[in-house]
Amino acid sequence: MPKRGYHHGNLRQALVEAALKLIAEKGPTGFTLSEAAKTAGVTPAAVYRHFEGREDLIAEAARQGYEIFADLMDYAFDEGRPSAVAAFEATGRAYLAFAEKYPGHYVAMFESGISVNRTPELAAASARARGVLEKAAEKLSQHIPPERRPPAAMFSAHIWAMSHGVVELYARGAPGTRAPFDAAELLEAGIGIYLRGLGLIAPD
Amino acid sequence: MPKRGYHHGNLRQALVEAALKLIAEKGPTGFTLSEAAKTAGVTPAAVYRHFEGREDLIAEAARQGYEIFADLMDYAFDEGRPSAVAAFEATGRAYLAFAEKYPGHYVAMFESGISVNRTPELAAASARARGVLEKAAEKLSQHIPPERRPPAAMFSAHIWAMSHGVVELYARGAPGTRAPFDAAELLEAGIGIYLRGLGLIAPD
DNA sequence: TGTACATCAGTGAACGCGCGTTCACTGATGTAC
DNA sequence: TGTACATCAGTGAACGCGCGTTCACTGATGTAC
Repeated sequence: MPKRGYHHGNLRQALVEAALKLIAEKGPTGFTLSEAAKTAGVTPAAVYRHFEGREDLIAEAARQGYEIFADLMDYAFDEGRPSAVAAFEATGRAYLAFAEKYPGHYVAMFESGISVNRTPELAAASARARGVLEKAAEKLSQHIPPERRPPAAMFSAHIWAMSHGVVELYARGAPGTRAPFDAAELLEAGIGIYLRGLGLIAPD
Repeated sequence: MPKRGYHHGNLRQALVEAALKLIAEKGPTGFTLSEAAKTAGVTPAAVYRHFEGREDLIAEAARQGYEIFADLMDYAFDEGRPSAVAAFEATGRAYLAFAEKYPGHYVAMFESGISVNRTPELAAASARARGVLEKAAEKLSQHIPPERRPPAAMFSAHIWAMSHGVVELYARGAPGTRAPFDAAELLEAGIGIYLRGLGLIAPD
């Protein structure tokens, strides 16, 4: 859908995409509404036809991120096929792949400082994403003997935390470029050790 | 050291502390040099007697953070006493305590976007902190049978990643206030499971 | 102890800038007849 | 098919603001004699 003169066609989505590009390039700080408008080939004032303002635009970018994220995680887990453990590891890899492939979304979701409760739509998308991860953890936890089975929401949180930490500390070239490891290998090894700790992988 | 008229006394450190307070309150985005100057009771121009500019001030705040951080981690690990595992768990708790007690430092260190290589002093402080953590991991790893002992730097990175992830996702009241767990418990349980996966804690 | 003077940490005014936001407007689009 | 008109997505000028930074300055401090 090319620009066609006075009317843009789909300015709303074009603004979201401009915002994502700028957020990925310059961080949430560097992102300005004016520059997003300029990138989309439009006057800053035009933004207000589609969004309430700067924050609202970021919120929509984050919302779309959560939707993609939830879809990818769901697809990667694949109902626990071929095995619960393998599917869970695939989910970890997909997490990292998401962060790398959609850096603008990732930053809008986790580093922009906007509250997940800013709009009902954003809250719903975020809740759905968390639900997908917890469902995967739930399925996995059925392979743990009940008497030492931690709550699924808890180890879902562990994996999410480690994944997020790896992304922030080791998957970004940006600050200091301290990358002694390949992030994907690092996360995969970490999840492996963790699953062994849960008794889901044979100790040897 | 109270203000004494025209000359401040120790403006440099007062500015760092004002910056830390503002960063903790409003995030690295919300921090402005002008407001830090105002908080310290001084004209914005005065800042330039002590720092090259805004970024340089943040870098110094981060540097002080790394120094405190390294000291606390070193102290918590306590050369591996009373046992390597217990000391390592204590280090995890200390990590979280640092993030809670020094939020301005934490944000300046990990969320301000300034490169760890911005100044030699900052790079040195950051390297020292990483060294402390890796030394702890090294000591711990001696209790793992050599044939399945991962590199110490690697599982140091795992623990750091999980700790950082817990801080970012679960220890902040800020965005969305999604705190289904106490962050300290969550991290402690996570580290426990991970150490069990390494064979450092008995599987039952 | 007192005076002259160098040092230096602060002031305050000024700058140019880009920001987010508002407003009255205008030109393009699509629909009713 | 052609015309009138309502709708609405854009413009462009303007705003007030606070920012980071610069500059010539001034007042306090500390030292030499």
